[in-house]
Parts: sequence; structure tokens; C-alpha cells
Amino acid sequence: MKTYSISEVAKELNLTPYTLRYYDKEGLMPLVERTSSGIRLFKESDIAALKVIECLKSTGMPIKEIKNFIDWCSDGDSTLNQRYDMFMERKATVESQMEELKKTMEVIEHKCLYYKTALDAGTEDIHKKAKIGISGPN
Amino acid sequence: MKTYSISEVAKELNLTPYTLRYYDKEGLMPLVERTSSGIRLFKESDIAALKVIECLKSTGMPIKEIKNFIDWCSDGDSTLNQRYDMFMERKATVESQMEELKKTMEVIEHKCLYYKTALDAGTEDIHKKAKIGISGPN
DNA sequence: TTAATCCTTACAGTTAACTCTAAGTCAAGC
DNA sequence: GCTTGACTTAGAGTTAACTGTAAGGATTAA
Repeated sequence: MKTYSISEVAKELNLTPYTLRYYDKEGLMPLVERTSSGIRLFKESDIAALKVIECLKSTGMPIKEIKNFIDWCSDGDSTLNQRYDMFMERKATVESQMEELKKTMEVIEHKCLYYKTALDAGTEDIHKKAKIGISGPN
Repeated sequence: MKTYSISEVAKELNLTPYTLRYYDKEGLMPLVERTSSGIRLFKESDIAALKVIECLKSTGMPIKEIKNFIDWCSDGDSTLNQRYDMFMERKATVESQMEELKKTMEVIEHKCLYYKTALDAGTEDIHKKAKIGISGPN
């Protein structure tokens, strides 16, 4: 079975070896095998697990909570419920993040239009002095 | 014109007075008026400006860059171009954040299904031993 | 008049997630 | 044999954005 060195994995996941060792130290990678001399041998499944970790991280989940999940994985079927609940909770989190982002986008787009108009007019006053025009304020 | 105290504004924006004073110190609130004794009087327009700041923050923009924007606002029409460009850039950022979130959501939803199936079966092995069933692996 | 709330400066502490250095070892490839 | 890249422990440094304390003073509402 093909294995990968720490720097190969780091490159693939856009991380550094430092970060991977840090994750290891924090207990996020309990399954990675070693050579007799102690060098980490990452399998495809380890990389897949790291991608899940990166996914959880991108939802804003702190490393200590991700560690709980990793521990549950090691504990076997008795923790299936916790793990299911955790992902359902993450799903809700991501849903609300999406809604927040949508609202943010609306404000940003509004500002883009605002500055486009101002730029075309050569002055921001176009928004303050709309009374002069035909259409009136707003 | 109605004005608001620092703690009223903090409550409305889910911040603390400490944070607002910190923003002020970092140059994010150059326009807030004061009483003769130095107490901040926030107008509706100041609160609106703070909401824009929170919006920019939620896109991941660091405070120092937000300060640039605030400075440009003070500089008047000569900076309309920078401000327009900035919001267009923010728009692109938010778009890519949305795409990232979508990918994240797909992984999370996949995991939800995975654990739902495992939970119903009582064991995670259902995924490893799929060969036994009719449908085969995957 | 008393409690609450505001202000200032100055600075220390917190948290998360790295990021790196030191010092010393080990092992594989050219 | 030399370079490269891996390893260890231990610990220091970094960054961002707060978060809070101290010390002293002013204002305002009940």
C-alpha cells in the first residue's frame, strides 16, 4: 500500500509539517503508522481523515472538539449517536453560516452599486442630493 | 436627533463597550460626536457605519484593512475608486467563501447519512461489509 | 447623595492555532 | 561520506482581536 511522508501530505493539504505534527500532538491523528525508526507513514485513509478534519475546521469547530470526535471514532459503535449528533449540529451551523453569508453578500452588493453610481457621477454627493433629480430620494 | 450611549450601541450590535472603544482606538469610528464632557454620542448613522464594519469583518477582513476604508471615506471623492474596488474584491471573496461552504456542506451531509445508516444498523461495519448486501460496495 | 455609567491612559492577560528554534538523533539515497 | 529530510522534547514567539484591570475623574438619574 502506498504511503506518504509528512511533507507530501502537508503539500497536498496546503498545510505545513509543523501543523501536522501539532495536530498529532493534539490527538487528531491517532491512527498514523510509523516506520521502526519512528517516521510517519500516511496512508490514503489518513489523508481522507485529515480532509474531514479540515472540513470540520472550516465550519469553525475548534481543535479540542474535533479531538472529541476522533476519540469517539476510536471508541467504536458505542459513540455512533454522539457522532451523528455532532454532524447534525455541524449541518445546522453551516446552514446558519450560509444565511449569514447571504446577508453579508446583500450588503456588499448594495455597496458595489452605491460606489458604481458614485463613481459614474464623479461624486458621492449623488446619493445625498437625490432630491434634485426627477426620481426623488431613494 | 436621537443619540445612543456606548453600552446601548454595544447591546444592539452584540458587542461590548470595550470592543467599541477598541475599534475607536484603532481608527474605525472617526465620526462619533462627544458631549462637552467627552461622552460618546452615537447617531443612527454611526450605528449604520458600525454595521458595515461588522459586515466587512464577517467577510474575514482584518481591522487594519477596514481602517483603510474608513480613512478613504474621510478623504472624500478622490478615493471612490479604491472603495469601489475594495467592495468588488470583497464580493469575490464572499463568493468563494460561499463555494467553500457548499463543499463543506456536501461533506457534512454525506457524514450525516453515513452515521444515520450506521446508527440504524447499530454498527459502523455496515459500511465496511457492504459486499454482503445486494447493492454491493458504495 | 449615591449608584450607575461614562471617560481617560497604560498596559497586562487571554485565546486559538499555529510557527519556529534549539539541540541532538537517525536513516536513506547518491 | 554527505546531504536531505525525517524524528524527538521543550519551549518561546507570533498574530489577531479582543478583554479586562487599575487608578483617577466626571456626569447623570433617582
